Amino acid sequence: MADLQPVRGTRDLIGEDQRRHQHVIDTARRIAVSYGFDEWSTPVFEDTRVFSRTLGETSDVVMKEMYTFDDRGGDSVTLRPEGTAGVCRALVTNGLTQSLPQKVFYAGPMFRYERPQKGRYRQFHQIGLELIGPAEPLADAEVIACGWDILTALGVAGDAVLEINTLGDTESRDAYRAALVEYFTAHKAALSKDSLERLERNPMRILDSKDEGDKRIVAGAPTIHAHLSEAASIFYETLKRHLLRFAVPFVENPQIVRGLDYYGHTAFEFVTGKLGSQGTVMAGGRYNGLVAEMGGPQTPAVGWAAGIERLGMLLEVPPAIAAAVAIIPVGDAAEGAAMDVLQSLRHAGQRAEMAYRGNLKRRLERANRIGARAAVILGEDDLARGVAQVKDLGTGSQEAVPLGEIAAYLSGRARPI
RNA sequence: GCGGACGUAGCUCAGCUGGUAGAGCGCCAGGUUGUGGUCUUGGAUGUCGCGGGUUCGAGCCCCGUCGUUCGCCCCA
Repeated sequence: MADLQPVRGTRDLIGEDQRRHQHVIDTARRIAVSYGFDEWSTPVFEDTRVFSRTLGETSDVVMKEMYTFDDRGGDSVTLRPEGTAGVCRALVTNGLTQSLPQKVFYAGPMFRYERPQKGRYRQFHQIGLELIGPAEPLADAEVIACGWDILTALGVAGDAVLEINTLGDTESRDAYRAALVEYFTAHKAALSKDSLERLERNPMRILDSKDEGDKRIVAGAPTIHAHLSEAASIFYETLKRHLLRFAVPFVENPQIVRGLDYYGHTAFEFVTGKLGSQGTVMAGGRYNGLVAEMGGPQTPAVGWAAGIERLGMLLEVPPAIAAAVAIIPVGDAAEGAAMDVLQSLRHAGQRAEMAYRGNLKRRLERANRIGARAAVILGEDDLARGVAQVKDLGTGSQEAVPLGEIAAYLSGRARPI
């Protein structure tokens, strides 16, 4: 066993892992583009204030889970724990608050210092969407529909359920929080120890407690709907109507909550039962207050993020790599011609490989091992006639093909081999 | 930060109440010096995660530690 191991919570993406990862990104990007989203890449580390300004006061735990350090110049920087803050910072610093709406897609690594679990790493990867500018519920519906289409294209939508809720506007939420505190205080004796702490710190979190006793109490808790202002209620009803129109199936889950104050109105999660307790595969909501907290003007926005590792684990069939053509010269004199064929195939867009050494048997074995669909065998007597043997490794049949026609032969037939 | 399970060959794992390591797959070579997949013969490979302890003797028992994993907490 090697002395040097990857740092706890990090891992290498190699072979099938990498292909799953890349397939998730490629699929999401393609569909996001069809919705008009444009890809942004923002730095993986930012001035610590980019995150502390929006997250810092609300929960001190958040600070403990961030990778924060002083750089050589003495500035505090932080590896980004999520994507939205950086996008909002970039929006403001690039003056794009003057050019709304902005429809942003991103993909990349995020960092959180926490205990690794299934599909949950210290360096993990997310894809995400941010639709910044529109205040209309149609924007929420588009963002959700795009997420749904991505899950569908990945083949994981069948396992996932979209759960939606509204957090209302500020007045609605304040009224609701007060009602919750009143209700749970009345049931204080039956609450779990964890939830008693939540009651002090973050009462809405009791709603998604995993404790069985808590769940019974939560079942009788008031929902936000009685406390919604008329505007908030209309917003939510309109969103649901739009989702029906987009044919995105959903269930309402009044227990979905968000910890931070800049969230309001829409909150949603795509949940699967296939990943143990880490069942949320895509989560998002409306955050009308965040851009302002980043120093920009009051700007409505809605978005989601999804863990690439978790989505990759849900892919039923691992993405395949292109089948190769193996070029096999027999004898030193054939090597030059083999190199010509090799490049002609590559330049025609095919995956072509040539082993550097070994006899014919060994090279055919290797061709088999890399999953080659065909082998081009160049012997000296064939070369003298200007041909090579092209062997279909599936059927074993073999045919002499003029050297100049090999690329066309391998790609141009009705049933390419 | 807390709790359970697990660390043995490149991979998946076996290894009895303690007697100084095994299988399958893979890999390498031959049977077959210009024809792969199947078959067959042979071969290489381990600080048994690491450190300490008990013992005549530890892969096995004890303590510690690191890591993995499943949960809890948290979840921006």
